[in-house]
Amino acid sequence: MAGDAPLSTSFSDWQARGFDAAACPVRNVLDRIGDKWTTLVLTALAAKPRRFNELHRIMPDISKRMLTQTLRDLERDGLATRHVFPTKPPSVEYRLSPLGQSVLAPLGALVEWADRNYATIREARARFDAAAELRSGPN
Amino acid sequence: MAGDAPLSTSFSDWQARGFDAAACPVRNVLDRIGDKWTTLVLTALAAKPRRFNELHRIMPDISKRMLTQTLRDLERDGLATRHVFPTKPPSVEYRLSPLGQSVLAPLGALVEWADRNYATIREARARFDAAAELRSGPN
DNA sequence: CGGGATCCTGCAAGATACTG
DNA sequence: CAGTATCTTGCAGGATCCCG
Repeated sequence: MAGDAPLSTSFSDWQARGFDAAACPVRNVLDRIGDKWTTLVLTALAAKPRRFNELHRIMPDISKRMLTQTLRDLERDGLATRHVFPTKPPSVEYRLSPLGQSVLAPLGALVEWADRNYATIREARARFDAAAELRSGPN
Repeated sequence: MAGDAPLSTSFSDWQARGFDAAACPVRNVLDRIGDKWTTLVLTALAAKPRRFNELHRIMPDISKRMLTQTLRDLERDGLATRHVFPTKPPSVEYRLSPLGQSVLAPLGALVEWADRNYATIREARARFDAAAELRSGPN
């Protein structure tokens, strides 16, 4: 598999240069991806631009506060843009920037991996938990 | 760009079937990737198997507690395996399972994206913050 | 060496209420 | 409609000590 070569080599590169986790680009960006909602919002915006409440309706289990914050972060990072239409009442549309669109491919690959291997992972978890229960509380 | 088609279509698929965030495979898996340390540990194990304190030495800013927990989670999900050698004192080696190795490619793609676009993102942030400061506190 | 057990703290994030 | 403001809490995660 060719995919892992870049990862391991880049790791030894970072190591060699003295690794600073706080300034690490990868951490910095992956922290966002790992955000509870970022990936979901990105995905929702992938299809087409959407308005605030439209997003909220699509993802009912995110609070307005968190949706606002997630969108702000995306805007701040230049992944999404915000367009206000001064209608009555006001409507605000969010859309992916070119940069935002460019992350869809790698992100999509990861999502696809997650989808394909979820069953396997669930089985692994079940086995692990069963084994752990035997060890600690075989009542 | 062909990469975003899968993402947006899979999103509408989820939508159509009634979307449950708690059971969402993607969330479930990406939560792990988003963990503070998971990606880093995965990357460290990509090159070769490593022992506990070896990992700790490589990543000094992770506490033993968190390293243990991260490794346990990886083991639980079937991404890594744990091998105990009953020497004196004991030594424990962690290595990626085939499943763990299979995530390196998509994860690597994302890491590469992060690396390539980090400068752009930093600039976007700086611009956004400067603009925000003008709006709120132009003293 | 490779952890487990415990204590403690800050901040992420939900709930609720208000506004232009 | 599209947010902000404030309060409150859970729990991730660091520090510390102990153990086989």
